[in-house]
Amino acid sequence: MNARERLVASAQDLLWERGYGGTSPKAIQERAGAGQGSMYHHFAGKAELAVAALTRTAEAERERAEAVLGGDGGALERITAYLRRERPALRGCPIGRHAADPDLVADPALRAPIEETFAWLRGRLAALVASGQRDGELREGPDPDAIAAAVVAIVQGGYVLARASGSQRSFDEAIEGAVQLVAALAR
Amino acid sequence: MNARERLVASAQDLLWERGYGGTSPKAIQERAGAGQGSMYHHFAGKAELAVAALTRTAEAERERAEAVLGGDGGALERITAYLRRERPALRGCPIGRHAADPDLVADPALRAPIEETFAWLRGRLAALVASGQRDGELREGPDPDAIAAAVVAIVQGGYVLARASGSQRSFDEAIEGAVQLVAALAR
DNA sequence: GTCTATATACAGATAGAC
DNA sequence: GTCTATCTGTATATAGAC
Repeated sequence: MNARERLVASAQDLLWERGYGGTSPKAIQERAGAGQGSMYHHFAGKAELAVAALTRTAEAERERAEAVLGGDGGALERITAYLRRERPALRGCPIGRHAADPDLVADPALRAPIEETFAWLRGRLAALVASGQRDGELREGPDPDAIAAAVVAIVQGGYVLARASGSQRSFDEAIEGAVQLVAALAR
Repeated sequence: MNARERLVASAQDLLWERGYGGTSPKAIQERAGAGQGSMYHHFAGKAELAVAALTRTAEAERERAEAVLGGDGGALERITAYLRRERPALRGCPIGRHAADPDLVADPALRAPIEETFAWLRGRLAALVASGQRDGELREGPDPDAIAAAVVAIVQGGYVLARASGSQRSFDEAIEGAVQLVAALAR
């Protein structure tokens, strides 16, 4: 891996762990084994490197989600599989954790990968709910967009509960509740 | 309001807006109209002041929640009222936003007010679900603790979606989904 | 209780040599 | 492409006068 790649990979790790405001260029360089000059040669500054790192993290997350959402089974089965996918909740969500950072949220270039990931995920889940309703698998009353937003929110909120309590158990409990609630959508 | 109170109130505002890592003692002092000496006279340092501020914010949040959860109506009605309570989602949750900060989460004194708030809220909601089940208002299958965790998580995740998209609408949509899902708990 | 002065470290970059 | 030197500002205090 060349220096540029190592810088992006290191930034991905540190942004996940410490967030944008909590990650210094120096820390990224040290983890990457690259000097100041190398980093500022490849990127205009911290923000530009962070955009590259966040974009790559976002792509990876979408792939992982699609692997479950585009899998076998009916709508309910796939949504449940998405909810139950293993997640190290105490580490926080590599995408969602950035919503808390005011400087990141205020910068459109930094916010874009985060926004787009959730937009895609909500759309993907909403389509799944809608297809389940068309197939007669799910009741027709609930709004697919609203259900999709709620499902994504439960996962994100689960991370918050886990980190607040210092326990993976909190995340698992929220997911279990989500599974029970979603099961009631069945016809 | 004396200097000590102004310092706590200013810290509350800044911690909500910028988080623990993003809030400097200097910024707190300036907003409070107090000098360095004043702050370090009343508090041993940033962490001690933050604990005082977070504790106060946590108390306020619990009161606001109890006002709705301890209100009139059945379990479902009160849970729905809690979900639909007006929230300026783009500002983030004054409690939950801190779950993203690694330094806060790593310090037991700083994390305590956050952890306790969620523990209380989950217990309060679980009791409400359980009482609804005993009364025959709600179906008996779902686990009250899991449903409570999911409800709290949806609210927290709603904040994440709103800030990620830059739109209150995202929060409202997740809440609407939650209301529709919870409604299916009715017998 | 509050003030001003001082101190050490780090953030985030720029400059120019190699 | 990468290195080292340098720079300005901020973070988070401590010290001692008033």
